[in-house]
Amino acid sequence: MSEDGGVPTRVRILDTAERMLQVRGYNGFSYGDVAEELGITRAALHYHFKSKAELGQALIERYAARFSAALDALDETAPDAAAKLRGYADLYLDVLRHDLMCLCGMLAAEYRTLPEPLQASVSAFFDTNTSWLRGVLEQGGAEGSLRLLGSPDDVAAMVLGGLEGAMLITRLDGDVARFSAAADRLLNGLVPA
Amino acid sequence: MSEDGGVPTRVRILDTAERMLQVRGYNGFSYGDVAEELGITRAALHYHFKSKAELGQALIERYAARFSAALDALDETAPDAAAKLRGYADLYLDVLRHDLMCLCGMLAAEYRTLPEPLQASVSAFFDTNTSWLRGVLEQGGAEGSLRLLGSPDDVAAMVLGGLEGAMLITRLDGDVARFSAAADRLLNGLVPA
DNA sequence: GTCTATACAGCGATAGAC
DNA sequence: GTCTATCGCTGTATAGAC
Repeated sequence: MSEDGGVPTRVRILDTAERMLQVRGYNGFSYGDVAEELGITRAALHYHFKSKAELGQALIERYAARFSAALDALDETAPDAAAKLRGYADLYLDVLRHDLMCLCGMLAAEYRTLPEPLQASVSAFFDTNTSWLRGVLEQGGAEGSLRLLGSPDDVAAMVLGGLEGAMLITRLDGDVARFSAAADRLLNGLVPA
Repeated sequence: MSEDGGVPTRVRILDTAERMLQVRGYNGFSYGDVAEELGITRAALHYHFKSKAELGQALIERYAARFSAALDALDETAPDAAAKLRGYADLYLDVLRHDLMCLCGMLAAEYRTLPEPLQASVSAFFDTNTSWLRGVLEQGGAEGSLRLLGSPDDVAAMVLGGLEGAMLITRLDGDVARFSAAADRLLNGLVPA
């Protein structure tokens, strides 16, 4: 009686490793940890991902693709730039509600210890986010739903950094309400009085 | 000819390990790394700090003490709450200029993998910072040098998280000017128009 | 205070049977 | 696709000589 619920082993590995990476970091979990939780051996793991770096690469790519899809959805459904920003902050809130750190935020901390390809993928994730934010901020300035008081680049850096950092600190005591309040305060500074 | 410049080995160990911790994280450096850089053996290291956890504890305590002293200095020299906040952001800027992450911000990412005593010390560091910030924000509200638009607790969380997060992301590409601009934008939102 | 030597567990990874 | 077995290396930590 396999307990995989019809889910391919490759996906079960990704799910388990993803959670471990978001909780403990890249240097804080091992093939042994993942294999044990799945009830398979390390050798079986190496069949699906021949190295830990390759597994890490697949994790970033899946995470980034999901995030991109969420940004696309916001572009289609949010009525204005201010609503897009709220939706963006809610993406972070969802992750935090699962008691997890942003996968790429975690990798950002460990950046200097990562294999080069992973470094490039992490950087690309944040470049994508920054570009999207910059576009939203420019749109908000143009349509009047936002008031920037700074260059779109700088404000985008503030929003992205602010959300990642609030996540990082909130995870120490799990006070999600405080994260939510801090994020609101951050974004309220961008809404016309 | 010892190259210690009169600096006790214990301090040289702390200095080297501190830098490695701020660059690579607690799980990203080893006794072997530190010993090699200092030209001593791992066994000698164990004489000064009998376990890695004890070394980590000493690192947090020294870092927290330094930070506290810097906050005391700000309390004595800054003319008003707004100036204290600028000085606070400059503390982060100084760390970033050395291409380092905040030691406790790094440990916050790895929090779930840390020995319990280290977790407690990291939490205490952020509690101290949050308390100080709350005091400054309340002072600023009272004297009129700041306009909060939110509870001191929530604004303190926003400032602390914003600075830690901006640091985390900035370290990917080393764009210190962007950090500085984002921090300015963050604090400018607290200055009366 | 630092060394050599060693213990022992864990790591990522591979070969080859089934 | 998963297993057993094994490799070589690194990790933290300890004992005892100097």
